[in-house]
Amino acid sequence: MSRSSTAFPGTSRRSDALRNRERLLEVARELYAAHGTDVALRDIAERAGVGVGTVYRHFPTPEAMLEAVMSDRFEALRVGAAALADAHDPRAALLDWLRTLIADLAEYRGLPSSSLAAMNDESSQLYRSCHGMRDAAEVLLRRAQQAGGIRPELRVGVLLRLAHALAMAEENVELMLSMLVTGIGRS
Amino acid sequence: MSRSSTAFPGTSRRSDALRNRERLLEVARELYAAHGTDVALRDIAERAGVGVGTVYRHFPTPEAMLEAVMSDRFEALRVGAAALADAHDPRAALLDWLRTLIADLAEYRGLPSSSLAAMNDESSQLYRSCHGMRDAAEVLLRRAQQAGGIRPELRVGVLLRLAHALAMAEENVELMLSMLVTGIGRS
DNA sequence: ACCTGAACACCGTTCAAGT
DNA sequence: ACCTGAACACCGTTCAAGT
Repeated sequence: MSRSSTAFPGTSRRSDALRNRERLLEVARELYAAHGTDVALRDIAERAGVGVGTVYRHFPTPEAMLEAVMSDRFEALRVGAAALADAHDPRAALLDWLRTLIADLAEYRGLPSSSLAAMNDESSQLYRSCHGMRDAAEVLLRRAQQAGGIRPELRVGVLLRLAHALAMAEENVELMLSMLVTGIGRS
Repeated sequence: MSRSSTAFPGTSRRSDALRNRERLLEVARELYAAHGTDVALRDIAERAGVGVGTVYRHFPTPEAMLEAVMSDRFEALRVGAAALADAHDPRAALLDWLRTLIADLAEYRGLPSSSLAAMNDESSQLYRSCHGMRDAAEVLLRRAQQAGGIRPELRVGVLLRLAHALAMAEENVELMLSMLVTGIGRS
């Protein structure tokens, strides 16, 4: 009993398309790393050896490309936050997590800026796509607040925006972070 | 004894050029206000009724245009900081000044972002042109630090970057500012 | 000395034509 | 179903030709 070819029409082509997608993501990561987040989709297409239209089929906009590249990181950050959710020291856990976030944002030139812009624009795809990580961070924040280590008025959105600002500075991150902490910390 | 025409060659033309410059600045301000900081120099040229080349003659780059528009504000901020330099309460003076800065940054959509980017790039014209204001702010900061109201490790650059982050948030500025203050404040 | 606007390179985006 | 690449709109930037 052969599987109906209409159940998965064009399967081989679909897998080709999937390989194209993976290849494009790979190339995008390379070019982001080499030239920052502002590379042209045309350049990604050329380097991947496909037509521009193919890029736009998979990633209808430069932001969609960035979002696809970043979604792995967002997921890793979400998982990392979840793993820290029952740490002994909730405030230290939050800070560790913030350090990871900032380090990730610093990986590609232009990323903190793009990401911060997206975070101020609810219609952005990046904004929606990082909500999982954001929610996980919120849990971390709330625990730290309940433990009395962090001020109760602080909201995740505000905290993430400030973290982005630190990531943009690129230098003195640890100093700025400690400054921020003494700001939001209670003791 | 007529003034040598070679001393100020083409004086009348120069004043025309000056008027062009003023007109371009005026139009730029209008378009910034209407459409944000990302307007095309071509659009400014068209609306001002001059050729693109004229815009580039006066402002060789979009950033130069923005810098020219902002330099008045920078100057006003510098003067404002100087006026507050001998206030009774140095910490309150610093905070007042920060509020003004943030309000100014919020005037044009896209300005906080551009300005923050410039502040992270020493080769930027905006970076150099806002140094007067920056220095004046530094005096304000130092006085507040000497009075014991602000942590001594805080540096102007860091403070300004954080102020920009607050301006980008556009909402809850007062809350974020108070959070920041309790962070950098000592008492 | 200054202005004009055509021209070029470049990027985002679309779509008719192919397979 | 997916891919290609020409084509269009748009923006930054330059420069030969005008006055």
